Amino acid sequence: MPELPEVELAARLLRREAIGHRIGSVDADASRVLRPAGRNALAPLVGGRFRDVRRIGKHLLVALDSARGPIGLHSHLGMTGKWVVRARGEEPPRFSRARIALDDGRVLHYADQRMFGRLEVVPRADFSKLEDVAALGPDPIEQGIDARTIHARLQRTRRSVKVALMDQSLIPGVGNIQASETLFRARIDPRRPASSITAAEANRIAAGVIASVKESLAHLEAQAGDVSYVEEGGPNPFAVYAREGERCPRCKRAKIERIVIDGRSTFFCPHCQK
DNA sequence: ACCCGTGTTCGCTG
DNA sequence: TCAGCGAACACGGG
Repeated sequence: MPELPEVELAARLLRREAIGHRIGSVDADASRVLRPAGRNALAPLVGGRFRDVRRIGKHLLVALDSARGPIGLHSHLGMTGKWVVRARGEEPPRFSRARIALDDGRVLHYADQRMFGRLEVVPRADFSKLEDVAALGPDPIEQGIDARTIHARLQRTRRSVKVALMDQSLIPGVGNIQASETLFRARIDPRRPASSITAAEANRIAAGVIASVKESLAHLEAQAGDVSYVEEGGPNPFAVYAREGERCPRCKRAKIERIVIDGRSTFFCPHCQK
């Protein structure tokens, strides 16, 4: 599920359900998501109390206090990761890979079908020293986007603007869906060399990311209020993503096309996006 | 059986 | 030394 909007919802879920609670026990499969590898990877968390949950791009940084001092949990959801809360004794979700039991009996499950995600226990003070966190650009929602920086960075690469946009050191949290959505809003052809993007277009990209991410967030929030929608994804909430062959919602003339860029599906309107 | 998948990382190349 | 590229990772779902 996860690009920035889904990870933001995961962050809110962890804040709402876990902050203030103490960890009674942990349990993990011998899953490749665990760092360091091994089913005891989460053991240092036992006895810790949830203090804070931060999100940077697609990364979750959970801070806990324990008798042995501060400790942290770094979580990345990969392609199919989810945090799920279950009541005591309730059936675990499908693909549950690790479990964190809270002091009131509820269980936080980390479920991940494809296991491209990651769970890593770290010294709490070390979040900023984690290499893959340190490499991230400023979060577009928490810190905002500086269009001039974006423009300067895009100038220096020969990759397509769509691929450049997914670079997490530029605008963390933008993935394959948000990249297509952003470039549709910005009216830019995703195949354009990043170096051809003008300052005015960089402004449209910056605005496009914010608008696209916020709209996706609003959709998810609306969904979360309606329990019946949570499990099964309702109608496609996107402007162009996965809408190949449909009429463009802006010009209402051309049909949305699907092409492959850098091995990933990319959707755009050939009439609106130049 | 075959293709596709909201992500990252590795190894190779020039 | 490094940007760029394709493959790999794992496991379904359609």
